[in-house]
Parts: sequence; structure tokens; C-alpha cells
Amino acid sequence: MKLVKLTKKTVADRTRSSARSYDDACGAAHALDLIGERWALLVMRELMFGPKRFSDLRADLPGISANVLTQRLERLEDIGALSRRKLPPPAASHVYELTPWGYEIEPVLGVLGRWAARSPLHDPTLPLSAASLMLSFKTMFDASRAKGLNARIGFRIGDETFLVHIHGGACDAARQALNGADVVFAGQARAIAAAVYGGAPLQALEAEKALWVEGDRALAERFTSLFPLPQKA
Amino acid sequence: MKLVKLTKKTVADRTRSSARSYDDACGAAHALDLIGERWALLVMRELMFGPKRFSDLRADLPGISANVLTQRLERLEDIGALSRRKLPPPAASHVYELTPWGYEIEPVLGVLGRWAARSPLHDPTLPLSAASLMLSFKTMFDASRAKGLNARIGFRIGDETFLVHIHGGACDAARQALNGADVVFAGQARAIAAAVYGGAPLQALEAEKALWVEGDRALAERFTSLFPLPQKA
DNA sequence: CGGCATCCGGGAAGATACTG
DNA sequence: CAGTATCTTCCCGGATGCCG
Repeated sequence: MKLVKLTKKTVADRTRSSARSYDDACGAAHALDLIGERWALLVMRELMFGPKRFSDLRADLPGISANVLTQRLERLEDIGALSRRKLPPPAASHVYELTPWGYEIEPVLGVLGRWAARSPLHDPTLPLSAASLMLSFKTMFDASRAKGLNARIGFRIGDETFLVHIHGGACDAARQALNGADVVFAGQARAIAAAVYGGAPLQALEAEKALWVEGDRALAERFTSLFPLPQKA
Repeated sequence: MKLVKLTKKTVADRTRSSARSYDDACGAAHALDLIGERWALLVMRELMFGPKRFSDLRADLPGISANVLTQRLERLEDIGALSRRKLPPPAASHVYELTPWGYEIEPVLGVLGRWAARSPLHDPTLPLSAASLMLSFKTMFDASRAKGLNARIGFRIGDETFLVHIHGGACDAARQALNGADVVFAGQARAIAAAVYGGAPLQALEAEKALWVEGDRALAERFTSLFPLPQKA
């Protein structure tokens, strides 16, 4: 038996509100109906700095399996938080990009991160994606420590580059070329996090070749002091 | 067979970080490790206005089953977001109360709610708990519409009473007696939501006995206009 | 190789019944 | 009232394989 397989999955199947709904008018409950499944929010996190391909997402989310990633991308597309585009002819591949509404999930990542940073169980030495690190800068930035600072800090992590722009008490981050950076950090996200959040001296990290700093070294040192962690609960 | 049941659950069993961890230093990922399981955040939502008993939580979270509620309460206690207290002698019962750090989850509920309010799939006519309604007022309050307003709005929902205090462009809500309320809404949370978010006329709701308004009627009408919903995505 | 479907084992969620 | 025990269902995660 088991020869009949008419299991062509239809959009209707995927769209019907995931069968297991909270059935609750509360906005937070609806948000959980939309993106409360495992991995969903982390997929969005990885897309916060622009489109990525399927395999990029798999690489940046160690632990997610291909079928689960497929399901989450389908669901996020169905609810309108994500769009799937075909790349121009040469590349026969697809990219996934958040919609404008999808990008608005950023404050959720911010407040969740700030809350969890006070958890006694939080282990900041675990692995970290580049997107997570950049988001953590926007989240943990302390404007009062950056008074009068106007600087462009570059990051080279894997084959991606990011520019963090600190000016007027604000801290922006974008995935872009490093033109005009005053200083560049190169290395794994983990090593940079060790410097910024773990208090590891830059010199030590450079000595063990976990991190390279190119450019204004004093600025690099100052940068690492701009993101204080909150007190544990 | 199946006669041996030494399944005494130990604290160690419950504490070991739920086996299925994201293993990610990102704060948002850790938050999901802590409260990403189904129902966890909604349990916290129900406790935002003060302690409740087990059966109160069951009543206010239609759909949760007793064993899942037990598991979530244990987990929230283990991570330090919740404490379980025995009531004074006369009542032989327990209550569950958020810790100070647990109460800090409120902004998470706010940003999730604001984001989901823009979802085209959001259905504001579904049932709603009293706590959800009060939180929605704090979340959706538009200070610019309440210029110069200083008012105390009371709510009687089931056997609970809440006071919403609007003053100086801020909107607070608390579970407390209705002394000094300028106007009181009584009825199901759903009906009050229909007036505030669904644009249903108070008169119509009163006619069908879904809602009762006692006190300053003009203030009641004005109150319903202070919480505009965002544009759909 | 990228994207997706299928099959399977383990475990979490849901429903119900039961106990102190 | 406050949970516990048990059973079923469904989701998650891993492996494999198909197809462009």
C-alpha cells in the first residue's frame, strides 16, 4: 500500500492559520500565531540586513534542518512578512527578503534581547551570527557613552562586510562596503563579541589570531566600551 | 509490563535547559530558549496585573491544558521569572506572581502587539482576556489624542476591576478598586474592545446588554477614541 | 548545488480521566 | 481546587532522495 500520494501541498493548506491557533484577539497572541513557531523569528533576524539565499540561511542558523527552513519561509511568505524573488538570469537561484512590514520586527528582537540579557542563564560566549552581532550593537548602544562621537566602524565577518555608523547619539548598522571606515574589525562574530561584551583585551584576541584590527586603534578600543550589558536579574 | 513508575520528576530534570536549545549567544535567541515554548508568554501576560491562582490562569487562557500550564509555571519559576507562593492559612491555595524581572516582559508584549496589529490576518473580534484588554490600552494609547485629559476610567470585567489612569499624556492601568473613577465600563472584555477598536457605538452595545456605562458618558465616548489602530501592512 | 518532498524516531502539545 | 497520569496527535529534527 501507500502507493497513492496525491499530497500536493496547496497554498490553502499552508495558509489556514496553522491549525493550532490561540484564538485570541490579543495582539501578542496573534504575533505568536504568526511567528511563534520554532526558528521563525530567528529566520527573520538573519534577514534584517537584507536578502539571503536558502543556503546562506542554513549556514547562519546552525541547527535548523532544510525542511523546517522551507516550512518557515513558506509561512512567512504566506503571512506577508517575506517575499521570495528569483535572481537575474546568470544565477538560477532565489533570494528571500523581508517585506517592509517584516522589517518592522526589529524592535521585537531588541526588547527580547534586552530582557534576556538580564537572565542569569544567558551565556554570551556561545556562537553568534554576524546579523546577531550587528543587531546587538543597535540594541545595547549607550548614547551617553558616545557623546560627541562621529565614527564609521567596519566589520569583516566571513565574506560579509558591515558598517556601523555612530553619529549624533545614534547607532546605525548596515551590510555594505567598508568605504570610509575609520577602523575595521575582521574575524569571527564570536571574537568581536568577546571584545565588546566579554571585556577581552583587543591585544589578546589579536595575539591568538582570533581578531584583526585595521585603522584607528584608539577608536577601536573606545568602540568596545559603548555597549554596556545590563545588570543580571 | 509498565508496572514500574519511578517517574518522580526532579528539579534537575526541569532545569536542564529544555534540551532543545538554539545554542546561540544572541539575546533574542536566548529569550526564545526561555519563554519561546507554546503558551509561556501568554501565561506571563495573564500575570502582568498581579498574582493569580492556577484555576484563574486556566480560565483566562482558554485552550491551555492543565499539564501544559503546570509545565510552563515550573519552567518560568526555574528561570526566575515567576515565584510561587502559598496563601495565608485560611486559603490553602497557591498563587503565581511574576518576579521584578518577569514583569519586565511587558515591552515585549507591547512591541509584539503593535507589530501584529498591522497583520492583515489579525481578527480583533476574537475573545479577549481582561489582562489583554488592559495591556492593549497601554500599548495603543495615542498621547496626542489625550492632550490635557486627566481621567480615571474604571472597568468591571467578570469579578475583576481595573482602573485606567490617563494624565499628562500617559496611560497607566492597574487591577484595583474603582474608587474615584470618573466613569465605569462593565461587561465582557470583548464588548469593550468592540467599542474601542471596532468602532461599535456605546449605545448599541448597551442596547444589546453587552456593556454598561456608569458615570460621565461624554468621557466614555472620548475614551473610546484614544486608541487608534495602525494601518494594515 | 539549491530547493524541496518523503519517511521516520523522539518529544512536546492537547485532551481526558483521575487523585489528594 | 490544584494539580498528576496516560494516551493520542502533531511538530521538530535528521537522513535520504528527487529534480532542476
